[in-house]
Amino acid sequence: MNKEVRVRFAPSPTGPLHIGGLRTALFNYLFAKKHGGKFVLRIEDTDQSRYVEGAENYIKETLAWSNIPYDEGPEKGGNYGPYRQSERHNLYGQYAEQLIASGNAYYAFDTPETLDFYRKDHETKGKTFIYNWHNRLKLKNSLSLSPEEVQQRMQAGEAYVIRFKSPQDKQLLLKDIVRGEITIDTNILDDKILFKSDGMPTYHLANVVDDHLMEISHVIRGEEWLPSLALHHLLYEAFSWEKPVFAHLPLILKPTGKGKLSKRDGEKGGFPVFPLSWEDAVGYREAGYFPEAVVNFLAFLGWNPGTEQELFTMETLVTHFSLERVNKSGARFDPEKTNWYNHQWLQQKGNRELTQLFMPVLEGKGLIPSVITHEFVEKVISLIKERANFVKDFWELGSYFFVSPTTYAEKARKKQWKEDTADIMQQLTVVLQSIDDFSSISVETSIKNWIGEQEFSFGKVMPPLRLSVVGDLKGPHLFDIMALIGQQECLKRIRNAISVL
RNA sequence: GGCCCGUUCGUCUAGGGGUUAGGACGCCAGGUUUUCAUCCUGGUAACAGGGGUUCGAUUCCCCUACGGGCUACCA
Repeated sequence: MNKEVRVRFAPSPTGPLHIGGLRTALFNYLFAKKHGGKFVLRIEDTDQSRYVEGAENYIKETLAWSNIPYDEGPEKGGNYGPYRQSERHNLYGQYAEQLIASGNAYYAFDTPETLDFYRKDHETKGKTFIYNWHNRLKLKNSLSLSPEEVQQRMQAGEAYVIRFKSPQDKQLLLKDIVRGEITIDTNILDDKILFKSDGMPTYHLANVVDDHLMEISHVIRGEEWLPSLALHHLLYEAFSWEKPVFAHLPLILKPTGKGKLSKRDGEKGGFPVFPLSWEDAVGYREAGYFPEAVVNFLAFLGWNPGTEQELFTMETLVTHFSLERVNKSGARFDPEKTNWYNHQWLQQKGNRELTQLFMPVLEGKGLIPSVITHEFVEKVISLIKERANFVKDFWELGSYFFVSPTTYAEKARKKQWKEDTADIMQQLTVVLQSIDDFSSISVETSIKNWIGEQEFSFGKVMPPLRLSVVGDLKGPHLFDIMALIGQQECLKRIRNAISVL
């Protein structure tokens, strides 16, 4: 019988989640939904010194914006709560004690200062200080000290931690879905601290205990956790608990240079690294990316469906996703491609929805919604949408639909506005005035007929006309623009151009 | 430094003992648009290196190089 699939996303509220974190959440979510399982949000806030106000909220808001709902979590509730480790802290002590009782852990009194001294000392000698079987009897702990002295120190209120007693001379065979089998020699393992002197568990203990208690079936997390897999594996064995299946995701690397993607890269390269804005760092949401596009490109960082399809909704991602198709190597982040994804997603959106999103931008430009109708904006968008990557591009691409040009592109003016142009434009206004039906097709036939009659070349008329109406030699089909802004506005713009140019 | 993981076009990647090594982004060119952009078509460009194994390796194995992660009373 197959156990229910239960996965968790377990971030620490130490700051804003970055897109790597979001991707981890996404992969967990996709896996859960693919298998009809549950996706749990657990806040790992055991280090109160690194707690950042607002970070937990940021995480929740990011998940909401990205359309990655969780089935259980803080506030949301569930049968395995509470979902914040700080609210579970009373729970961990007994498990640490249990490990001591079974001989898998011990109390240690070494101060951070002495440990630090050993580490530095080893470093200068070109060696690495490891706290484990080969030296633990020489250090201050319940293995080296007499029971009386341990008792005495504890009663005196001396600070102590609980360390895991890692085994000697054992070869561990660890299994990971994306990496296959990994062998580890336990002799290189540290006796990791499980329980801190402040009464809080470390990540390792809390994580394993909670995953067990919450009946997590699959642990899907970033590759930075691969080195602790051995410890976690040993912990499950020490508790005689069934191990979850592990999958370690490849990291997201800087676009250029060395190392993993960081906040600095965004500042340097001018692209977001956070889903939502955080302090002075602009997020994907605020930069105008659609959550669908962000989810889509994140899914393709380290995973692919094995087909040539690149555009996926959350639903299709769920049906196609599999951990087996996650690749092993780190993915360099390419900001260019995120724009392409957003372009694709923008094309999918309906003009009405885009209009809703664009109206605030227009208001920001001082255009009053009562004057600019939704119907008009929708038509504008239908003309310029295919050339836009973002909603905010609509303004740059089509401001001339809303306001008359005040300046004219200098290069275009020099090239297209000749001696006789003003005269031709003057004659054109007469033609335009006489058009009753100012639709695109009708304007086009009228002007083309007139050009034919006068035996002008198109090049003599069309570029200056576009320059007059648009202010530059760019934009969609000119007659569509003219029909949309209307007869009077066109005349006004041409007359203005004649007087200015 | 030690340990672990990885390495196919510039980037994301498909593939896999015998392929013209496929797609996408970017870039370049042509076409469409009497504009610009979009779009369409085409092009550029890769199996890190060295040893094996094999009739044959980009694919399997080893070494090297390079890249990445970890190496806290942080997660």
